[in-house]
Amino acid sequence: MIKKVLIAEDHESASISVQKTLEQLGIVQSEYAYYCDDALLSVEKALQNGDSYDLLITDLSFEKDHRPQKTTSGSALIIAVRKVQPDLKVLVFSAENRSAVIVQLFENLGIDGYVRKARGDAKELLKAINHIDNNQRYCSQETIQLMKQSKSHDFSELDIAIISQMISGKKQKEISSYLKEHNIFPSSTSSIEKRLNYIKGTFDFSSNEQLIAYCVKMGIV
Amino acid sequence: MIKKVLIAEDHESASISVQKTLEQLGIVQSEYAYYCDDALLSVEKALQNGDSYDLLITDLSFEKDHRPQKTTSGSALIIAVRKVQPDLKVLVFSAENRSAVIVQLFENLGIDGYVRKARGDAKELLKAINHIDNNQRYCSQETIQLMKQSKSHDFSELDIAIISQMISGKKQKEISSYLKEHNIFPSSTSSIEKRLNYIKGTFDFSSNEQLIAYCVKMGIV
DNA sequence: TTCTTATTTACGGATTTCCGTAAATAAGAA
DNA sequence: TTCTTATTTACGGAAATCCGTAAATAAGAA
Repeated sequence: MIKKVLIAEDHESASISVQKTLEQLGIVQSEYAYYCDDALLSVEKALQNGDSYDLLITDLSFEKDHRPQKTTSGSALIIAVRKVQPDLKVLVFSAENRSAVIVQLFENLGIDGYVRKARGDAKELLKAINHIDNNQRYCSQETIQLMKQSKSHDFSELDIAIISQMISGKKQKEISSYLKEHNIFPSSTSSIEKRLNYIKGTFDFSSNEQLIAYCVKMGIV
Repeated sequence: MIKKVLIAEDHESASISVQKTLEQLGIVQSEYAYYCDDALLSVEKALQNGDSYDLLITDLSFEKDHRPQKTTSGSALIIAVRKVQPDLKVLVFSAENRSAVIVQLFENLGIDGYVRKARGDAKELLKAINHIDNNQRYCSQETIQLMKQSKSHDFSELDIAIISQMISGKKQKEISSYLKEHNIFPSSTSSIEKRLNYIKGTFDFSSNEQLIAYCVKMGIV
């Protein structure tokens, strides 16, 4: 039974809405944090006091401001809280709509639910919290749809390295050196070409520019 | 005196927060719309009934869904409502943080206030509405700061066309033909090169890949 | 070990882009 | 008009990428 909830969200307005939703569900013990570090601290404190949270509702992107932070993103926060309280349920509430990012949240971070900030998001929050309360994962139909069309080419560490280097303006020779330095193989310019060609082939892309645009749009890099 | 307010916002959660803020200000006559077309209709109807709105609070981006819409963005909505009720005050509430866009809202659309969805946005909404109630424009210190450092390169129709074509995998020759077909000048491959070099120069980019990544990330294309 | 197979690297020519310069064209002023 | 200036286009060599093939290396099986 979810009784105590922590909201990690930098947008005050979004936080207010989530609080109101919790009120509707009769959840009175809700705390909120505008910074990831504060959220992590709250989780740790509550745990020490034997009064731990049952659910963390968090955004993904937190904006930097004058206050320097150790934890600067929702993903990092989730990883951090999992270390101190592995059984804490996590519901992500974010505007993110890139399937690669959402898939990664479920698969790598093992979140319990995802609600996208969009039309009807408040109603969806209600549903999601109820699902999680019943120990079910929640993911809207729309989001499932989104994740399916995730033309799944697995971008390997190598692929990501190559593409990232291209995005920072490096040419093939420089990328080859970079790969050698970082012990990523294969690393020859020839292999880089091969790899790029292969990826472009699977997507039916004809230029690097096309590939880069896709990767950025999809949040792969 | 602001008594009647219309909220145009597709995110239910954001809309709820704005409504709550209005309640705090003692504004009880508030309506909300999840679609621009609905918002425009409300303004028209209220005007016909001699019970017009005093303030429109609107988001900028509205997501497309199954319901086809004529007006699909906050900017378009503002232009449309200004035609039917020019004296309606407009407060934009959006996550947009590109200075060029915000400047344009004040200069071209003559909005009365801008509040960015960020930390403390609810408190800012209060301030903004009070300012507007006193016939003052509102723009937060942070936003003014943002608009000043408007070092952003203005991407022209030509730039966007070139970059879009590159993203769809075209090479310079093909882009040149495309530009000629669509009567965009200059259109020679030489000019395309020049333009790309110029843009890359202003950003200190060394490859097209870098430029493409930037444009996609920034939502320029 | 040796043989087989798969992966990685090297190489060379075709294509494309890059970059500087020069020619052609357009625009504006006298 | 003519002269001046700015913009656009054309061109050519250098650099980088693309693409196919062949050589070298690594991995696995007998």
